[in-house]
Amino acid sequence: MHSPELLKGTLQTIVLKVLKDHGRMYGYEITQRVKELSDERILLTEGALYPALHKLEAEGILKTETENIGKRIRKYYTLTPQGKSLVKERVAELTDFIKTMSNVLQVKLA
Amino acid sequence: MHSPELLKGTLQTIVLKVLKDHGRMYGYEITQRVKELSDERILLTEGALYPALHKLEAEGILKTETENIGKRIRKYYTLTPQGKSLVKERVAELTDFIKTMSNVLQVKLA
DNA sequence: GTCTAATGCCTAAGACTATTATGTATTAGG
DNA sequence: CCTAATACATAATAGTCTTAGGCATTAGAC
Repeated sequence: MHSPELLKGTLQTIVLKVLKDHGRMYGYEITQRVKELSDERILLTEGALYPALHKLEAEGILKTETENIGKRIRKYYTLTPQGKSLVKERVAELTDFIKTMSNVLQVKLA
Repeated sequence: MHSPELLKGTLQTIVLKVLKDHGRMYGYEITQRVKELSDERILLTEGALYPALHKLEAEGILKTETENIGKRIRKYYTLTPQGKSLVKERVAELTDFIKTMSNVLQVKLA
């Protein structure tokens, strides 16, 4: 597990990117997918994820559909057109940041 | 300039790494060096840097010497032995984080 | 059959970090 | 002479996430 402070500011971008690649997803599914992609290193906490999803929805970046699976509820999130263009920006920004940090730290990413 | 939230949690590591590579440095010099290394993208603010330096000093990670250059004061910071081992940890941690993020975002770092 | 872990949603209080806004002072250059 | 750069520093505030709750369903182990 990574030092949590490093994650700050990256949550939105991670969520948007995963949604872009997988289309329609629900909250719990996102946490599991990120866990998998990061090899258990990024464990999104619910206290961070759900407020973030709600915020993105309120801003028109995501839209939702609720489904009942048995008696259990699932809330699916999808990128809106506005969301799709935001993903590109955010990913580009974080990519650039990663490259900058790599330079500063003189990291060799084999 | 990068979105400031991304920097959160990386400041200490950046400072420690720069100090490791350059030895004895003062605050203003650190901001300039990081600015240069990051191609103007990381501009450390004084409100973040000085408290961070003071904290690291209080923790025994850095030690200081004050010099007078004319009538102007310079406070030089150097890594303590404890600080040197911390740098390795922190850089390793941030490097690992960068790699993880690269995987999650499927970034190609040429 | 019961108990636990996993699934699935959510909010609120608090911690932590950095930004923004100041304040003080010296020095170089137009 | 005045401005930008150098050089230190602190305080109030904003923003993000962690921690700690709360509620409910379902699958699997014993």
